[in-house]
Amino acid sequence: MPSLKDVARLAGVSTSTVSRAINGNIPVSEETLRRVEKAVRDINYKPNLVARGLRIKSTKLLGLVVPEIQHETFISFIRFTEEAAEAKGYNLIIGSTNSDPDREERFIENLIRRNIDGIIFSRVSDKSHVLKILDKTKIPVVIIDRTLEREDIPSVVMDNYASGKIAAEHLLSLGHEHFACITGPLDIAINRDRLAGFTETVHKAGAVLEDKCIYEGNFKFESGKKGIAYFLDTGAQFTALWAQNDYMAMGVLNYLSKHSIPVPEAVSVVGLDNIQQSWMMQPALTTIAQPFRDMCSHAVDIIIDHATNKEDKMGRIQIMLQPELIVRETTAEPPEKCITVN
Amino acid sequence: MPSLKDVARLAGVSTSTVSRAINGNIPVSEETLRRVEKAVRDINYKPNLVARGLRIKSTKLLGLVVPEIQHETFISFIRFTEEAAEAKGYNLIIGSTNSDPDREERFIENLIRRNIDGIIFSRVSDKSHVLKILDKTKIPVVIIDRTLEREDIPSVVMDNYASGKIAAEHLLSLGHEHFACITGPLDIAINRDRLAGFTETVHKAGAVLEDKCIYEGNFKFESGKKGIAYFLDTGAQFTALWAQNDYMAMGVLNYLSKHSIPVPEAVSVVGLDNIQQSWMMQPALTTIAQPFRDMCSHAVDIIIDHATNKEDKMGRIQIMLQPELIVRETTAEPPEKCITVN
DNA sequence: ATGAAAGCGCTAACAA
DNA sequence: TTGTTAGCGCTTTCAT
Repeated sequence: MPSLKDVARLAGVSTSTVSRAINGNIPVSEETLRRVEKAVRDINYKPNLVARGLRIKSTKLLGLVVPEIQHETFISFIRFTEEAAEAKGYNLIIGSTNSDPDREERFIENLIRRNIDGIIFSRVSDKSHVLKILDKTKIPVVIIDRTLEREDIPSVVMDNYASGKIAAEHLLSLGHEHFACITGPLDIAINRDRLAGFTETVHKAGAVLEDKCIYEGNFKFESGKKGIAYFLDTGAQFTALWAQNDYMAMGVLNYLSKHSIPVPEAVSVVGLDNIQQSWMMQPALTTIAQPFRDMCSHAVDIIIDHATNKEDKMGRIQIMLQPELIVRETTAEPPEKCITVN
Repeated sequence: MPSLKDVARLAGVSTSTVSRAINGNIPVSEETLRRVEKAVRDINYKPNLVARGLRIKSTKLLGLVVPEIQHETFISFIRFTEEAAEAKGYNLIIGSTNSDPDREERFIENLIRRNIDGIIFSRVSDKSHVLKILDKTKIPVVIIDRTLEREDIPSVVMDNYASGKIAAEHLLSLGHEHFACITGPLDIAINRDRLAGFTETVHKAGAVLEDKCIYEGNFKFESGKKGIAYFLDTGAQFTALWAQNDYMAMGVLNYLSKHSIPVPEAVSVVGLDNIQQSWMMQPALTTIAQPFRDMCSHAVDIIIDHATNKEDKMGRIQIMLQPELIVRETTAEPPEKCITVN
């Protein structure tokens, strides 16, 4: 691998001049610039990022922390963050914590030891060490898909209230009057926001969403099955159901299919996330797409801006993006009467 | 961030002694060792990996090249490679090439400039730059899920022939006699191996797999739909079908469901990969699981061994792991007569 | 505009 | 066993 020195020798200038010519921030004469550029081309020189990283403490490396990898939401985060990072000339180190705070801590420690330029957290848990990290080091941090109480931590989220509103509006517009909802964990603010958007819209329209028609799930497939089973067992009355993510919606559809309850003829089902399965299944799932691509590129921008501007205080950064309804085959006009199992 | 120097000062020894004490390869007296360890603990010192990386040219960083991220196979690679790497104290930089050789080249170039310890390629295309890289630099390389003509490149793959054999044997054991197969791209050796394992096993059993019952797909959902549509349109006769990946199998099931052809009553369907969707759908897909976790951990081991041993020649490394049949609901005894559409 | 020299934080050769 | 010194490849004063 050729080094700066090699270029300097070839161009007949000092290494500092080469450095200046390459980085282009400090003026260099026309003549030398050309000579350096030629030398660079001749030996195909590429600056070593480790050496540069050591010297200027910026490695063009971003860390992405996800709680797990085999989950479409986080896959999207990985994908779009990598995409955005690469477009800005950054590489991405990913770490899956498996929701284990110790693993998370080890990973973050590694990132710090690598002079990482910034860390993106996705949907951190409350047990996370983000705050500590942020306070101890000056590494820029941003959180996607979750808001934290502490307002000095930048975050970018979907407008979760709006997602509930959109789901409700779509179902209302089809004529539904009796609703049910399977939520994510309600200790997390964004899920309460989703539910609030849903219930308030339903109620404002004079429709009904009884308390026993709300089931708190955990975002997993099984939990969707359990939710719908619970509703049917307790004789809950509804014709339209919103599951706060697609995995749970799939669980609902799976259960209904097994019990020969036709969708959307007997019940309409709406999901959230727009995962791959949602359009591969039969019938294809009506759902709400999260603006993941935008969320990730905003997150990357926030980190890079912060790292570039070296602003210690960046004020409150809280970006909120809009979801989008995707109508497919699991929603239709309500049936004459609510479903029942017998 | 505390540095070696700080530790040295606190412990009252030189930086080189601290370095030795920490790395533990060169003997240090009991007394100093304790003093250093105490100092390290006191100021919570962690070696800076960038500096070390510059010095010893080993960064404890691995690169993983995937053609795309939103695909369960590659998600598995990312997941399990990250898992294996983290267990060995390595971090992972991932790069998605989107099957674009230029993007791939840029990514690899970055990795080289980062003194990366090794690169893992997953299912490289023939247009890939792997070979060039391997020849120009001495960076250890390994390929998962694909073999290359050049035998000096280590690879780890599933026994693809066996996967075809297993699929056939399972269906034969249920009593099927008329087979069909939707393959992946046949310019890729592993897919030909899969097909060979399938056809040879079928033929050896005296059962039939006509040429017109073989459809060359591209591993995508849509291609599964096209394949089954082609079979039905051309009046192909079969009661059992193997799709060489689960996405295509899902396409098949989707099409059959739309045309009210019951699975497994009318046709048995087997997939390959054991993706998440395969058990979330209704009926759940009988499929063959690839040993992805083992493949990835072997790949990581190969890289690390190579990097550690500094062996230039490692002989021919070609690891082959066994697939595993997972019986679920899409396979059963054959119907009286072959399916037809009307 | 350019060069000399120092230094980022670490390890390794050489002396002692 | 330990300290001194040099250097990995780069950037950045500080002179000129």
